[in-house]
Amino acid sequence: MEEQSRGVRIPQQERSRNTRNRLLDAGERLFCRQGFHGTNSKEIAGEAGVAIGSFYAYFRDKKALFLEVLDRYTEKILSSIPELPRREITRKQAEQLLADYLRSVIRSHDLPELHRELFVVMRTDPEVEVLIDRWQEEAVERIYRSFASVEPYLRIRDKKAAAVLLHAVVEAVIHRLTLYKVDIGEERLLAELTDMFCRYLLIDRE
Amino acid sequence: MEEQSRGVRIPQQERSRNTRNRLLDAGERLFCRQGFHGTNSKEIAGEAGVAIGSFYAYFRDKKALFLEVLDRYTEKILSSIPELPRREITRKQAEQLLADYLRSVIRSHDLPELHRELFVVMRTDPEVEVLIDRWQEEAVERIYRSFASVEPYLRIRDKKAAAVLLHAVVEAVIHRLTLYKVDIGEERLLAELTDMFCRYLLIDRE
Amino acid sequence: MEEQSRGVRIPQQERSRNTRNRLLDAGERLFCRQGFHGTNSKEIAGEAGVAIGSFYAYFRDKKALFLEVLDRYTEKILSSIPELPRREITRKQAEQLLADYLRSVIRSHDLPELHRELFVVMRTDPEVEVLIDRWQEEAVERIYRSFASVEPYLRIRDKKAAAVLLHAVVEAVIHRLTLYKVDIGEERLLAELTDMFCRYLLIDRE
Amino acid sequence: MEEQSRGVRIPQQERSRNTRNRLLDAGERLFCRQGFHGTNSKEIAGEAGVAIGSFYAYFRDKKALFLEVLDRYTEKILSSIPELPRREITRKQAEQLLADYLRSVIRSHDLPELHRELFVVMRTDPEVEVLIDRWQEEAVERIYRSFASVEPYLRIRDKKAAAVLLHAVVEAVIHRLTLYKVDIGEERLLAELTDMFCRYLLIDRE
DNA sequence: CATGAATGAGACTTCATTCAT
DNA sequence: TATGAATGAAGTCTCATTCAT
Repeated sequence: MEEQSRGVRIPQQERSRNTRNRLLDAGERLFCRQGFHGTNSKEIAGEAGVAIGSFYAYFRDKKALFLEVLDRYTEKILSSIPELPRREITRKQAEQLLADYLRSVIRSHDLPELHRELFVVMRTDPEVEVLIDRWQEEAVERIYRSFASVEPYLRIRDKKAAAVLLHAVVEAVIHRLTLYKVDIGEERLLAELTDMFCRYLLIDRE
Repeated sequence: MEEQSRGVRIPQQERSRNTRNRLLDAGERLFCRQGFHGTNSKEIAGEAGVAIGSFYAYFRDKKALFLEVLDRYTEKILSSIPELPRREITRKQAEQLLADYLRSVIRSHDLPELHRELFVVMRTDPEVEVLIDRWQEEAVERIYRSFASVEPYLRIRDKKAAAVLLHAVVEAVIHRLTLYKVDIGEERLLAELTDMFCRYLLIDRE
Repeated sequence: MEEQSRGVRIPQQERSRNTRNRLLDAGERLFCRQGFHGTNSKEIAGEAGVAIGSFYAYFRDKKALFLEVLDRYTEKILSSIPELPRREITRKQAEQLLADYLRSVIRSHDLPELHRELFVVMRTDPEVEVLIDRWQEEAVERIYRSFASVEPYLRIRDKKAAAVLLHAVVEAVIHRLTLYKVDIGEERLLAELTDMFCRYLLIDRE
Repeated sequence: MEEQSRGVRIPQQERSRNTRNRLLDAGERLFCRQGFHGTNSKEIAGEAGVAIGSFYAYFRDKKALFLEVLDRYTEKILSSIPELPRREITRKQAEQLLADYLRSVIRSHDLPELHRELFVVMRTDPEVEVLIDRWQEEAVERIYRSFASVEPYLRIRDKKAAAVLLHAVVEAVIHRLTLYKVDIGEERLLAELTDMFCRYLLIDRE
């Protein structure tokens, strides 16, 4: 009964939770299409099919919604990174594992515009920075852990630096594939990427 | 680039050209510090030490100034990419060439915040997109041409895709080194990057 | 005072009457703390421990509640003004009567912030104005009637004007004592006030 | 040349100073008519005949303008309180002096609605409070100093408390005369007030 | 050429009130 | 009766841009 009269609504009914999610979805959609700065709160409310008042009932301001969209997104991306198996494999299999892995990670970034908005455009904002840095660390950590699966064939020494590098490169390729008009097809780029990583990470002979 | 229409002034005198450049410098500085959306035209004028009226005497609008800053920047970056020598070299020298090359390119990106603002934040804008895509092509083209210097030792097949990939990766590493709080030092990351590129691009044995 | 129109609920049950009073109390409390304009209806409902819907079940709008709080308050103030005795008294007693009277009236204004909100802030509103003017007349009338008790010692001619003046002065002193940071203590100010009134109202010698 | 791009405009041209004053006048007028809370910034700009942008060029927000109106007003009121002569006078003259004094002070409050808005309605605001308290002290101090002129005939002991009392009373009478529908004419009330003050302040016999 | 005052569209946000459950 | 989600008018404020001097 006691509601924060000057605060953000804490959903108590099913309807409420729905509206909240519709707003998040609408925000995500519009941030993709028009960017954060090109989208205003009224538009988001409109896209969600609710009145502007409802927007501010659920989110302190546009940035608060943004942060939640960012949070949802990082959650989704992280959960889509496959955990690699630990069982014994051949060198050939290691290569295949790597290829599959890359393909799967890249496929999970289905909203590159969102990626740009969430991870780059708002980087200047301190609150956003915290979230992103936390996510970066987690992502790098996962890559680092993944090395265990191909341990016997690993040629690199500085595994930590390699993890950071790989993460950066994967993101870069994703950007390239999606944000820029690259005349190179996805397959060709992915093939080169896989080749590069194999050569870099794995020893030559079995 | 030089606006002809709507009474935008075409600088004729020395003083005038100075004001124009001061505005460009001011814009660049503020875009770095506060981002494009966080900077208003009055601030730019103020930073340049001129009245707001002068701003609009030299630039049609804020975006026009932005485009020129972008243009200046791409010009500078491109010109900093060294043209590699064509003379005969050993495999060892090829490796060193690559290492030097990477280092030099990365060093030339001295304003990562600017890079982000110029290349990412405004990506949604069609005019900006055209400029960036043109620059991308040029940069990739240069990388492609650079392959000639190490031709004898090249192991890659799809040189076009490789050029795109390399360009993406270099940019990614630059971002990583500068925009994110990476606990890995620059040297370690650069070492890995060089290693990766050598393994990827060059054949093993002499 | 009891609204009949527009489906405003006329409390019939005990529980209902309670909710109504809780809302009035909550409104009074919050008007004191934050002023009328600084308090919103949701806060009032929250402070009363009911949902906003209930607020509008009992009061047509925020002002309706305000008017009732005002009404309750004037009722309380008026009833706290003592009716003076009519029996014969000495000059000395008259003086004492006056002193007691003043003290009692001033003590009854225990919520100066409320006083300000109710009587001053909303003065521009015509409905409020009517209520206040009615109350003013009543208060002045009571003071006028009180003169009867000290009639034999009265030196003033224009008793009507005197009543208005006294009422104004008492209110002013109350404000001073409570709303402003006055370095003079209550006792000193009250002593002077009593002295002033005695000299003004009563003849000198017995 | 260096203008606070994110600040308040500091008038440098004559035109500018004019606009600023027009806004202050407009604010004063509207606060009188409709009260602070009943007036919005657009209205003030409209009344001043300028665009809303100009309003915010000169004043951080509505309250900033309010504070300046308050400041102007207190300045005006204070300067209208006459400094009493120090030369020797008769008891009769002292009485006359007091009467004139009161009349003059009361006449200077030509905008009672403004008085209410400035001094009472916004009392809750800390910044306003500071200004008002400072003014109160100054006003009381002036009254205190004025006692010197009638020193030989003064009967009061606690001159400090008397000054506070007198100030409160004068303000109260002003309010009464102007804000409330009092059926008593100004002259009658003023006559009683003068009588009260004479009896209270001055000794009886010459 | 330079200045800076003025403009006003439009973004952000609050809150009194209604209404479906 | 009670609840609290939803509404949208209206207010606050910013800033890109124009224009008179």
